[in-house]
Amino acid sequence: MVHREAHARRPSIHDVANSAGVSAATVSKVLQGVSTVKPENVQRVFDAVELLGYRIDPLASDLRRAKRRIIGAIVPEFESEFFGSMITQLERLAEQRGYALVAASSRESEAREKEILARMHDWRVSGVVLAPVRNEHGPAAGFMKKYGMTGVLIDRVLADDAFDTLSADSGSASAEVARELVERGHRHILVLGLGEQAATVRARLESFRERALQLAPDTRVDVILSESDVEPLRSALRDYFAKGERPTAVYSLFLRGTLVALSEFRRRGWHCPNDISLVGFDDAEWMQVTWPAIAAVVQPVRQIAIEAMELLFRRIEGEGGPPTARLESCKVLMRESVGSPGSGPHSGGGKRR
Amino acid sequence: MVHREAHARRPSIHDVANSAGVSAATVSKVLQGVSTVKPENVQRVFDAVELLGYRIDPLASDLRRAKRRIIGAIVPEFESEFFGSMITQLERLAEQRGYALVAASSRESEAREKEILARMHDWRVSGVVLAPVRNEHGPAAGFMKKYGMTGVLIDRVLADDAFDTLSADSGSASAEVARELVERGHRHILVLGLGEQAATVRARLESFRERALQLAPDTRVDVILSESDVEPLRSALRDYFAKGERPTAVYSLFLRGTLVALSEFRRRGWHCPNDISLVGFDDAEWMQVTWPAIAAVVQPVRQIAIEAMELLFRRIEGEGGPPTARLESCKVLMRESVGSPGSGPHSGGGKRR
DNA sequence: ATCAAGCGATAAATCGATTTTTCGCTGTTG
DNA sequence: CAACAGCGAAAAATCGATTTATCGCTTGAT
Repeated sequence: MVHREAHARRPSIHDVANSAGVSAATVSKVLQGVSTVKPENVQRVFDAVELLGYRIDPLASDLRRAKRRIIGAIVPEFESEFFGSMITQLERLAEQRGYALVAASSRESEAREKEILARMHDWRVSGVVLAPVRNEHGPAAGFMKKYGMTGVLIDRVLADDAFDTLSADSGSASAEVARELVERGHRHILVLGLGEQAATVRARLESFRERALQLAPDTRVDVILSESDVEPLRSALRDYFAKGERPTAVYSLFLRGTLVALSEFRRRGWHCPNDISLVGFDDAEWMQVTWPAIAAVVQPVRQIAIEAMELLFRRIEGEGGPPTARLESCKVLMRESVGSPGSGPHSGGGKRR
Repeated sequence: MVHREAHARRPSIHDVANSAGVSAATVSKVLQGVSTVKPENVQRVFDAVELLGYRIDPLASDLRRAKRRIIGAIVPEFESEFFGSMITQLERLAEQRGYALVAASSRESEAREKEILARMHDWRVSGVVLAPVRNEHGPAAGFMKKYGMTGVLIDRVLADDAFDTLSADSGSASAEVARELVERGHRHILVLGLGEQAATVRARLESFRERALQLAPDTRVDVILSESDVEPLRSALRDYFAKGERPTAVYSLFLRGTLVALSEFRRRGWHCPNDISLVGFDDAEWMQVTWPAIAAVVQPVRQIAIEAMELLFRRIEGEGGPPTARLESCKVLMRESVGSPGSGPHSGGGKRR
């Protein structure tokens, strides 16, 4: 029986108390840094902790405390770079403040989103960072409101009357994209979007259109919106091109739309930027290594995460005041997928093979 | 004071007991489906639960139980599709069995990996799914062994004497890639890998080389390994090409290496598959929409996740026996980035612009 | 010398469940 | 009719911490 002890029951605070010859209350105080303990006892406690390898059980600890040191995070998916690094950041920030982050994926389902929220409420999390599937008016936000949970809404949101919201300033970014395209001579631009995120998509669209028309009133902006799934978008796009529509540039308002656009270009044998230009909202690592590199709007993930946690902890600590609605600005990276119309006559593609 | 009650203290099991006119113990039994309760009381309890909107506090519940219904998952990063969907799957499977999944990112650091594990041990998780940064012999696995934690090791592992391991059968997949390349006439192939994952990388490399030489003994297989970071790999690759080396195909053993290869091809103006062929280990959504589409080895994420959870829960439920080491087979998708050497003479590139 | 205040520490209550023990009652059995 | 199971439910212990209440002792003021 040499190294059996490691597998045995972990020492509790009472074991430490016994070993140190003090009470459990004293141990608790020492470990929390309360100053009314005699230095001698402090030392004895630390020694006992060291000796036994004691570590606080956060579960038991949180049970008694007023606030549980757990933060929940809910995102529509884990598979994308955007939400992946969002979770990474949030985890880092929560940890920094001594909180555990519990992340969950709503898998793009509002029903599931609400269920997860209910489960987090069961866990009595101190706060939630919610990136809603659709927008700030979904059942999940309603649930949070109803039960007085504290939280912050991010990404697919604009403003809310109950929670702080935070997202990329996709409006300004879209206007900048419009400027870049119009200045390069594009006068017929197709915009791809997802309809279910009504408000945010409308904001991007309106900013884009406004700036485009302001710079060149004769610009034609076509729009294809798919309600929630991406496949309808694909077929709509296919039909659009089949009808003979020939925009000189495409601006996709979301990552998966960019992929759909690329794959439709493939089908028709079109190459960027000679046959058509492409800009996508949301950047990805691979976009800079393909040929051509894909122009994209880079979202300020880090800033959103930092600011979201900052706001959340202020509310957790009881700060009042009306909810704020912040936008963090994006960076627009014009890469090779964008050119000037006419440089490659937009005829039938597929000559290159 | 109309809808104030929602924000108030949540009802506890005692509130339910009072409301139903029974004891807390009875409520607990009813909620767990113990059959020794009179039907009448069962009904009263359910009514009270309904009336008060009671839900069990999992924290308090787990504190008393023998096993806490929490599973930990540790992956090197959240940003990639592979680990993103791995977490999605694991979450789904844990949920299915009534467990909560707590996911954490080691951010490619072994030190952090161990810290996270210690924290999970503090939480007394029932089990851990660990995707180690390096391999099965790191400090994290040592920690798990030392403290008798139950867990499963996945992805960058081959076999272990203490834990079940599970990974993609990258050896067979690599052999298949070798076959595909050699059969297309490639006789000079460069392999890119990460050295720190010693055993798994060696396995892939050896299978590849073996099959290549078996099919065509005159095949030349060059190897560039970078220890742990990706930037050294980039410069090593640059030097390699600068020296005048002209392999007709590149096989990257990991996703980021594929990106590095693509970006170096860009720099030199080389196009796949005319100037050089490329196959990457690990598939990604974008690889099928780019032009050319990138050939890749698809890992069986879903199967790995399912099998990992299956094994883990068997161990949690006390099943003994020696640790198993399973490999799940991959699919190799040959896409346009692979061609035959000579179809585009491998001279200085950049003619296309 | 008496009482109040202050200090440091312990005992006890608490968090919200589960699990074990105890208890009262009914129906059998010797 | 006393003793004994068996049943269903309540009471109490438990999990492992934190927090509150209490206590003994010293010090200072009256």
